[in-house]
Amino acid sequence: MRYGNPWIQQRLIEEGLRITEARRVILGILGKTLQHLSAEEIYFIVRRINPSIGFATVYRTLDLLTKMGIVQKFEFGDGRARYELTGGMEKKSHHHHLICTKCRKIIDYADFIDEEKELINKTEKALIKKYRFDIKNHIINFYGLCEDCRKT
Amino acid sequence: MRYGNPWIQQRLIEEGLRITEARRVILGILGKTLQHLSAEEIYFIVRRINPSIGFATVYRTLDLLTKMGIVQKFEFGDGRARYELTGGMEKKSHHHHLICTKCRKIIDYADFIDEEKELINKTEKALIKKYRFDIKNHIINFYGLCEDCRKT
DNA sequence: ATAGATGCAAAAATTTTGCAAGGTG
DNA sequence: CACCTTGCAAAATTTTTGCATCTAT
Repeated sequence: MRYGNPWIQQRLIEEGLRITEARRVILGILGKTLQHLSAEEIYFIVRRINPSIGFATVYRTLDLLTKMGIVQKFEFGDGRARYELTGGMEKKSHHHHLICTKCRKIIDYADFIDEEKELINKTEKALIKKYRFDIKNHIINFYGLCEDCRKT
Repeated sequence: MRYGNPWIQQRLIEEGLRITEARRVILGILGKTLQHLSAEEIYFIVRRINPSIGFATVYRTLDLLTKMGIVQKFEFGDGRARYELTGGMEKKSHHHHLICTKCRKIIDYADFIDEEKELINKTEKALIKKYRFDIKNHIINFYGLCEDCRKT
């Protein structure tokens, strides 16, 4: 009950969902990491904290949180999804990705998004109006070869 | 040998790769469709054209073309990748996506990217300089609820 | 002729699901 | 106490791989 972002707890309660040990642990992990974790990676960390939590619960929790918009699911093309807390309410703020298609290195960048932000907002508004979508978030990924892989 | 984009053939030849029946058929399909096709969907169309082409070849071809930057692989979050020709050299031009997280509807939009383009180019250049990436392409996806799903 | 490409079927890897049992509000 | 959640293991899905054979160049 302690621990955890009150906003997220709020959201769970709103939906009649429960704040369980597994959810607390998983949210704790997502709130602390600076990386994009796969379900498996999250599961390994979960196990260290509470070995009685199962893999299926990790998947179900991530899925639930993703559908609620609390977590964002990324797929960078290696067939394994990664998960991150959506909001910028923790250490890590919103960022975009630079992905090497060869070695699969992923670089997060957030340095140019000041200019990007404005456009994204504008685009988002226009899309909302035109397509009547309720836009929750977005993904911007650039693909190419990283410095090392270019050389080869 | 006939059929097919000469530029793509060129690229294959450059890399010492061969222009095979399977590749011709698959490129033909990708060049004609206006949709994001999954490997399975592509395979079904392939079969109708030439039943002797196997599923594994479809995967291998898509993978090859993706690595060469000829095809772009998308993962919209349903655990099944989609593929599209990268270039705007065919009917369909570059576009971004609007994805409903509930019903999984995908809307392509290309109407606001005039303004977007400039920023994307600018960002791309900055990223290339800063991270020394050789950027080949990008993905921009907006996630949310579509008009129908909002109502519920 | 030779290196690349393919088909088939088996294997891998990731994610989902059914159901009885357990936990939360 | 009712209803949501979970664990476990089995199942479903998607994608990859080995290897003998075939085919472009």
